[in-house]
Amino acid sequence: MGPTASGKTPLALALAQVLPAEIVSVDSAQVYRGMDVGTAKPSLSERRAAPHHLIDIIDPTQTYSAARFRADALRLMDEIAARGRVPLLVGGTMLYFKALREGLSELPESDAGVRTQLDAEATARGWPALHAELASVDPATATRLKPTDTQRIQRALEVFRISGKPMSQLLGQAKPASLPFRLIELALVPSDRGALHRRLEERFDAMLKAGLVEELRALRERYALRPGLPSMRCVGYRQAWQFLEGEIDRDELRNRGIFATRQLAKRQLTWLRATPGIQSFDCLDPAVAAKSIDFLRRETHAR
RNA sequence: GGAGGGGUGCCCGAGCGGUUAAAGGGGGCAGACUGUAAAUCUGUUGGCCUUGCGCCUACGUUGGUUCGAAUCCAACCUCCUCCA
Repeated sequence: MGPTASGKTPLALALAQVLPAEIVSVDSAQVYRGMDVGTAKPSLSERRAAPHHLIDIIDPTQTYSAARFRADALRLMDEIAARGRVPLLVGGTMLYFKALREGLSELPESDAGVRTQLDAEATARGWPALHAELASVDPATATRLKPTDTQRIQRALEVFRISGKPMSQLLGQAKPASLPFRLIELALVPSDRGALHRRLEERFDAMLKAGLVEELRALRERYALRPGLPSMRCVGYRQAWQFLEGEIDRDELRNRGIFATRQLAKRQLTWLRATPGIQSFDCLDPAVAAKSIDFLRRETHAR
């Protein structure tokens, strides 16, 4: 685990050199086919160096979820283990790690039709009205959510409309069986935030140079994309979309892309700090790979 | 050379005699997070501390008017627009 630009990909490849590992990507953006430059997807040659899973599995018009990730990851981990190999989960989508580690309650999956309906109602009546509606059917969740937290209000109403039950009730029920694997959790965390910021900046410049905008332009020709799609709200793509729409210039694209990347890294670090039981290593330490390998060797022999 | 308009906190930008450490936005920092999560939302953001309706520093610079100035006046520095 680690924030964006902390060096997860090179470390994973180094680990795969010394462990019989197959890599399972834990990344909500690398699932999209064709979104290569902006997601810093491992290159084809890197992917040949070790088996990679859960990369390029859906089109940018489609949606993925924490629940689908959990199901996909569990299936892959079983398959990899059956081959006598070690599943190496690598990524920065901390909610996915949490879903894997702790499981998810039995909630209805999202429904595009219901969401479209709720969006229309929100446009007509405003989100505060929908928050009030939620308060009448699920007061506990409405209290927990601010009237401004539109996305979670939408989800809570969606759950109620599909299941007829308040989300708070469903969340209160026991989660399904725990994980049939022992997790060894290792995080890459920068000892110097400023250094990570400089790295992010350089990497975003490199992405622009590598054709992020051109990649998006081509994707827009190939698929019926809309700015509200989860894929188009990914860091970099959202800003490149604004650039292609003429809303911002190249300079502003660069600024906003870097800001969004820093903010992403910050949220990832907040997750890591809030999660107990994770062994952290300084991603700026030149010896981070050797230290990580040592740690994993010790842990895997410890039981 | 002449006419006019600006210089505000890390950045942009409002304020135009007191209730202003200064609206709002950006950025930063901190936090939350159960099928959108690279999403979404919240708090905070001059310094100091005996954490108080506390002290200090602050609205280009210097001086002045005033009980009181980011706000009025003068000079200076500087940026921009227009005329020549």
